Amino acid sequence: MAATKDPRPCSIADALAVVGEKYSLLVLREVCLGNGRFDQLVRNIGAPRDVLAARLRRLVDAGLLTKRAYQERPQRFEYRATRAGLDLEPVLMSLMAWGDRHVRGGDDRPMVIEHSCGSELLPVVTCAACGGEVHHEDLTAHPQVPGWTVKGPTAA
Amino acid sequence: MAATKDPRPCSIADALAVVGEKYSLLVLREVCLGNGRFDQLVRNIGAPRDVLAARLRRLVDAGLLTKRAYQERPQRFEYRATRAGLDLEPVLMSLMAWGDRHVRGGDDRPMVIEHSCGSELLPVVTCAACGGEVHHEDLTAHPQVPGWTVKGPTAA
DNA sequence: AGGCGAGGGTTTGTTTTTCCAACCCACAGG
DNA sequence: CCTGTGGGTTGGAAAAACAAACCCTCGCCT
Repeated sequence: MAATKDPRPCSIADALAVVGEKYSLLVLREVCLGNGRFDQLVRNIGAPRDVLAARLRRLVDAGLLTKRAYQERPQRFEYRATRAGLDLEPVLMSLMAWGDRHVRGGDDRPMVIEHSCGSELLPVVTCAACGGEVHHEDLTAHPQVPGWTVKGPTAA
Repeated sequence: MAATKDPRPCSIADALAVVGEKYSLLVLREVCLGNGRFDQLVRNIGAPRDVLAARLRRLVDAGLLTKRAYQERPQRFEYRATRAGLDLEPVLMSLMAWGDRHVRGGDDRPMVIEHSCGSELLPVVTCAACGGEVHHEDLTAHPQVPGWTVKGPTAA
């Protein structure tokens, strides 16, 4: 099962193997917002309960969420984001900004985020080295794995 | 079909409705890398051909890709990213960085990106207003739609 | 003591998707 | 004529998603 397939090795694919299934990123969104209870997740996301249960198991196994009892008797649980999960929030913010711009029209955003600096968050992806914004035009890819160049598989 | 469900209105969900299906973001990755031909996509992504064809149709319809002939006789096509598609690349870069860190161990990255400033790209999401990095701790959400607070649906 | 409701799921049966392999078409080269 | 490449489509089996119902524990009300 590892010889007949052979996609490009890539951390985007690896990331999506963890959070790429339907609803997973919405679970992260809700948990980051503070809505970590099962029925809140069901209502706010609109996912079937069984699918949601499967996603939660997966995200806990992958170390993005933890499940903790917020009370005993009757036992009730809550999901919380780990550091790995919280670190996805900036990615979600840029995805949200993209959705605001290119899926909705840029108008009537359903959610506005406030940054601790006091202003409304407009997330931009920048280069840590120079501080400049990151655009497609400024990027050059360097695959590190032999056989995987940037213009298709080397041979064949 | 709009009364019995009622998930939180959100641009993350809207964005995922466009690029959230399996393989869609990998298609974007390959096209941004310059691999826009059908069989390159099949090989580099590892997706079934029929699923890939469906994703390409969807992404073209959604305005993220265009399909253009790069030669007549025999007619051969190539997919290219529109501005909307290219604008997703920074998001992919932050997702890749997250995958590097939290899925792989931070070592042996399969792909390194060079920024036009000359150094290796380490993407960070920043606030356009203050320039500071965006972390979960610095964010406060303000839903704009009545009935959708940040702590679960208002009532019930 | 009986009934109701919340919270957090699991079970069951049906509908969609995914997956895989095979096939098709146009043309180019030998 | 036969083979190979590019870009798909088709058909049937396997896997997911979906919806509704069900289960269990407990707290509260009467």
